Amino acid sequence: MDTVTDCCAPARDETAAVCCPPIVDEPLTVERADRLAGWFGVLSDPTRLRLLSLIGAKGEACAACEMVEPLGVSQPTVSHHLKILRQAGLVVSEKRGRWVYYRTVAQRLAALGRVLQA
Amino acid sequence: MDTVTDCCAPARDETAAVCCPPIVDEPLTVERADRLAGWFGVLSDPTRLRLLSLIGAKGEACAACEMVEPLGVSQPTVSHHLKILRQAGLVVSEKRGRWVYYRTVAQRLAALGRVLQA
DNA sequence: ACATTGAATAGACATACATCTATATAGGCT
DNA sequence: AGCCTATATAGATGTATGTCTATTCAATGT
Repeated sequence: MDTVTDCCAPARDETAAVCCPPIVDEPLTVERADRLAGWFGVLSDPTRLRLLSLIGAKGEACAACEMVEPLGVSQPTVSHHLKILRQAGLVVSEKRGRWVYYRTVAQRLAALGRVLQA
Repeated sequence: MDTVTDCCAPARDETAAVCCPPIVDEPLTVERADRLAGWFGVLSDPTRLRLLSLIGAKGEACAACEMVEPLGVSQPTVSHHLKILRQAGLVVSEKRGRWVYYRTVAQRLAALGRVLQA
């Protein structure tokens, strides 16, 4: 597994922090801008934000049983968004019995938030 | 001018803070999710992030004279993105002589960042 | 007054993406 | 073994959006 050379690079460990300095400190390189835009793009969908919020508020939530109904979208749509959130490292999943439970990755979210601080 | 009833509502003053509680505190309403998604959508484009970063790093920058060349996109494209950033309240502009100068709105960015903190 | 130049708008085009229905996969439970 | 149910994938479709060229608007300075 590769070492992380760029602070905005995808982390080895999906729960690792993003750890970028604030974007207003110095001009972003094209590569960092692309990566950050990707992360913010993940957050730019209302359904994904509601999923994140629901999982975060509950502490833990299982996919279809707790999220499909309150969100009012189809099961495949929930699955699709959860996959995107997982790939971005903003949530982690764990299979228990028949269900898959999700938790938010607070460090990741916080690190992303810090990028916007002065 | 309307009063701000929802903490995530568009602010009267464009430089006012967003002031939402962290999204993982309690499940987002559809309306808040839509508004937040809009803001993150503004941040989900590499060109806009580079503009924001460039303006922030310089403290102040004028549109075409300082931003078109380093970004490598056309003047209308820069103008288009600056309009989006302005409408989102993430930058403010001021006309001086023939040029329009831009500054970032640190409070707005910071408030948006805080939404991601636990 | 008029030419020049910085900025904004209009319109076109291609790509990205959110959502759906239908179907496949996979793992527990009887 | 075989059914049942929770997830995931495939494919289709409509919409949103980033970029460009061409043009317009606006204001400065000679």
